[in-house]
Amino acid sequence: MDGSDGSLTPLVERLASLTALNAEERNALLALPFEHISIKRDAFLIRAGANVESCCVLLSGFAYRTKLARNGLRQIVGFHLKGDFVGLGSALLDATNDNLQALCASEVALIPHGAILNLVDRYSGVGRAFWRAALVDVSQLRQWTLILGRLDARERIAHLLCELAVRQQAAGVGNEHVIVWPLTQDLIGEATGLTAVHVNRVFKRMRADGLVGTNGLSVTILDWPRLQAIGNFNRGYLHLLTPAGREEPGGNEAEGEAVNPPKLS
Amino acid sequence: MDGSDGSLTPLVERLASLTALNAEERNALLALPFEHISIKRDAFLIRAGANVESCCVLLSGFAYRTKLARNGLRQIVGFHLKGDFVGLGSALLDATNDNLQALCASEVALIPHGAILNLVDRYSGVGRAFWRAALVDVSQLRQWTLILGRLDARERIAHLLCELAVRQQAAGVGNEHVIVWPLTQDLIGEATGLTAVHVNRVFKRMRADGLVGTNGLSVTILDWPRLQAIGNFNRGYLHLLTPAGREEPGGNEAEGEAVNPPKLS
DNA sequence: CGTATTGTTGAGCGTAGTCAAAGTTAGTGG
DNA sequence: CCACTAACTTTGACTACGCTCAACAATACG
Repeated sequence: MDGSDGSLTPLVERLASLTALNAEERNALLALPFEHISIKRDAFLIRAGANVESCCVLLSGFAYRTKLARNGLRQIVGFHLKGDFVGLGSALLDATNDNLQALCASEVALIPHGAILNLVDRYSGVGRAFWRAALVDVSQLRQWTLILGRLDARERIAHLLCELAVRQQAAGVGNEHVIVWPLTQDLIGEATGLTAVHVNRVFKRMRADGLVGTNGLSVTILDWPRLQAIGNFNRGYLHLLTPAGREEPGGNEAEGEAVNPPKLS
Repeated sequence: MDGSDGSLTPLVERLASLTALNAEERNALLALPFEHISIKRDAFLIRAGANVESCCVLLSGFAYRTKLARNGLRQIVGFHLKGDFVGLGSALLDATNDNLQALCASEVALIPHGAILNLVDRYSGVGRAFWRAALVDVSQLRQWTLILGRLDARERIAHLLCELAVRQQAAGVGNEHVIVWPLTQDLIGEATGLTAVHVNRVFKRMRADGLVGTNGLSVTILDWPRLQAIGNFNRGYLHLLTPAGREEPGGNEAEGEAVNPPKLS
């Protein structure tokens, strides 16, 4: 599915949506050595504390990253989809401090660190793409810090739905209206810092308000403008490129307007 | 103060604590062109939505990064201290989506993007240091996602104090016991997703428990082991290097032990 | 010395958590 | 094709952590 013929094409397409890559760089990426593996739902790709010696690319499917607190509660710190170079950090950082699990049956390519670092040394464009990918991750995580610290349950869930819809569309899997991620309310709770029970209640109200529709695992966004407004969602923080290769306009920061401007010195 | 003679030495020292840099690379960094400016407390270094054309290095002082929610609440998404290359992302990302403000009177060096990108192209070690810096940011932010999503007020504040103490020591400003950051309870609340009132109550209890001491702006950590345990703190996620240049051991993930292991497939 | 900022405390409230049970759906094997 | 089971969703009753509003005390600063 999704053109996952087993090659690294999804990776190249994803990176190309981050930075312009020339033909030489694309070919070098496609020529990377890798091991192709299939993983089942909930299987671990990376475990915290492990010293892995290769990075993984999601060729198809979905994955999520978690951290555990002492109290046993789990927090999802990120979702990944087709083309994501999910273990890139391990090439430069010794220990991984989070777990990576498949959200559903998925296809993964394992690429040795050595091959990646070698590639970076030879093609500065590739190195820049990886750097940029990390910077985009930073931007996304800062946004989640805001969401978890300052938004209430309804707003957090609205934001999550908006983000997933936009990201899946950008990755070419699905459209802006139906979330194709196979998410349970439990997982949504783990991502938004809420309990599954509360997620359920929020969804109930959202359905009643005509914001979304749910049946089984799929969520349909019925009122984009309102959901976006509730979720404080502005896609700027995702730093997606337009097909033309230019970064989309639209600042961020509470709709471009500095509400409650802190005092200047 | 702190050897801030106006040169970029703090930056080089900080980067050297991220990756090994050879003499040539160090000299090239020190030779970067820059504009030296002094900023007053609360002044903005970067405003969200702005397209800046230079990056800033904190030569002395402290800074913090914020994002605003629609409801007017502000969330601190990061703290910076001496040597931090705070605006690095802007070299590759078009728009900044957060604000950067000085926590107290500070000294800053502004370095044009062009000079930085040029340097990266010429010295792959520098490029790798910047990439690694971004990856460390990612790791820190994932940790904060866990903290904000899953820890309660007391735990969050304990974690913040531990992090600040360790980071200031790593940067050579202060020791592990007295937080030198000029933080108000208001700011601590904005960083931990709490209100200043609640922060105050938590501190009251922490003082009563003999965990910390406060007088005025300074916080003294009286019982490191216990504070660390309460805050779920494990410095692994900061990816600090030992003086020898090796990354510190000690995984993470709720003290190395996978509590509540999710089902395997 | 006076004013602004920061810290402290109290009373009451509300959002989200906990615990528990019943209802649905999907998947599996007889 | 149906029975059975496991996973997920839904609902209710009760609890509690942290917020709000408000006043006052203690510092810091000009």
